[in-house]
Amino acid sequence: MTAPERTEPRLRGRPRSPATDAAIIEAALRLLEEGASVGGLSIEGIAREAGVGKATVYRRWPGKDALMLDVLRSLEEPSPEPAGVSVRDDLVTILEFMRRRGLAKRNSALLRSLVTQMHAHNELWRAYDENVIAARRASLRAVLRRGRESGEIRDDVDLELLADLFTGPMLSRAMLHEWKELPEGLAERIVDTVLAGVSPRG
Amino acid sequence: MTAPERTEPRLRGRPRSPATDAAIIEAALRLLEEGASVGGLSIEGIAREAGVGKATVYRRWPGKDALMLDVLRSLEEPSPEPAGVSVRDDLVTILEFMRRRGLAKRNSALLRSLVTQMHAHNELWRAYDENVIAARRASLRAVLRRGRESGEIRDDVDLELLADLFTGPMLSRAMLHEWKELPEGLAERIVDTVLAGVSPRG
DNA sequence: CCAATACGAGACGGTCTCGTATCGTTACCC
DNA sequence: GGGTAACGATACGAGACCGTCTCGTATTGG
Repeated sequence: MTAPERTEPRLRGRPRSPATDAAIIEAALRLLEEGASVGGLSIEGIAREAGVGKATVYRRWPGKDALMLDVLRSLEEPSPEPAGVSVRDDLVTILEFMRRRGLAKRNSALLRSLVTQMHAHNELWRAYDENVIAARRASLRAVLRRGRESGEIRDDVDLELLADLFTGPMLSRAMLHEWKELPEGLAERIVDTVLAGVSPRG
Repeated sequence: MTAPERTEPRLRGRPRSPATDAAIIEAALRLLEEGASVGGLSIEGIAREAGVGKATVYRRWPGKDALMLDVLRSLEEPSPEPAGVSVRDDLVTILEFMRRRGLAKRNSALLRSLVTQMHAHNELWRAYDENVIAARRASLRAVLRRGRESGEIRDDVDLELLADLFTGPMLSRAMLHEWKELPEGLAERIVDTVLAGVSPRG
C-alpha cells in the first residue's frame, strides 16, 4: 500500500519493484511483532529479514525515521464512515473500529512502540498527528456535534473532553494492558455507560 | 531514594555510597528528560553522565533492565489515601494525583518510554504491574465498591470497566498528547461527567 | 597498620549497526 | 538487443556499547 517517495518517474533502466517496497515494510512489521523495540530495530536487520540488500532500503528511504513513518502509515485503514442513524450507534461504530484495531495483533504492541518513538522525534509525530489522528478526531467530533444538536448529548459538556471520555478507556487498555483486555462488546458498554452516567437516576 | 539490591550487609571494606546510587539514577532520569529513548540509553552513557565508572554501575545492577526498573520505581510517590467522605471527592483525589503526576514533566514523556520498554520484557512489566499498578487499582476499586454500597454508583456496572472509564481519559491524554493537555480542573470534570452521564436527564 | 572493598578511569576484545561503495546479475524501456 | 538502473550480496571503515578486567586511590572495619 504505502509507496516511498519516488523523486522522478525514471524512464530508463530497471524500475523499482513495488513488491520490494512491500517486502521491506512487511519485514519491519514482522520484527516489531516479534517484540523488537523500535529503538532496537536496525536497517540492517530489516533488510536481512526482508531478504534484501541494505542498499535497496537506502535507495528508498533516507533513514530509519522515514521508514518508520511509512511503516506506521501502512497500518492505517480508512476508518469507517459513521452511518448517521443514531449518535449512539455511530459512537459504537467508531469505538468498535478502535477495538478491532487494537486486537489486530500487529497493532497492539506495535502502536505503543511506534507512538513512543514518534514522540521522541517531534517532527515525525507532528506529521503523523496532523495527517492521521486529526482526521479521526474530526470525524468523532462531528458525530458528537450532531448528537448535541439532536439532543442526544447534553450541551454543557466540552466536546474535547467528551471525545477523550469515549476513546480514553479503549486507548489506555490497548496501550497499558494486553490484547485480552479488549473483549467483545466493550465498545457498546463504554458508549452506553458514558451516555447514561454512573450515578443512579442521573 | 531507591536502593539497589544489596545481597549481604558487607562488614569489611569501603561501603557503597548511597550518594552514588542516587547519582546514577538521577543521570538516567536526566538523559531521559533530554529526549533520549529508553532503547537508545546505554549503561556507558549513564555512567558518563553520572561521572561514574562503568563498573560502579555493574556493581549495583546486573544490566540495563534492572536499572530501568529502579529508575521507574524512583518516580513513584505514595498515592494519597482517599479521605473517605464522598466517593465523588475520593475519585477526584485519585485523578488529580494522576494529573499532577503526568504534569511533573519528568513523568509524561518518561512514563511513556518506560512503559513501552517494560512491556518488551514481560518479566519486568509483570513485576512493575504487580507491585505498583495493582496497588493503585485496588485502591481505586475500593472507592468504587464503597460508592456502589452507598448508592452513589449504580450497581449494574462492571467495576473493572468503571475504573477505566475514570482513569482512561487521563491516561490516554498523558501518553498520547503533551503536558498541556492536562489542565487544571480536568480531574473534577472527568469525574463529574462520568458520574452524571452525557445524555440529558439520565 | 592491614585487609577488604568501593571508587573513577579507561583499556580490552567483541558484537552490532551505520552509511557508502562495488561486485556481477536481472528486468525493464526504447 | 542495447542501454540503464535496480537488484542481492557483501566488503569496508567508523563508531557506539557491551561486559570484564585492571589500574591506582580512597575509605572503611578490625
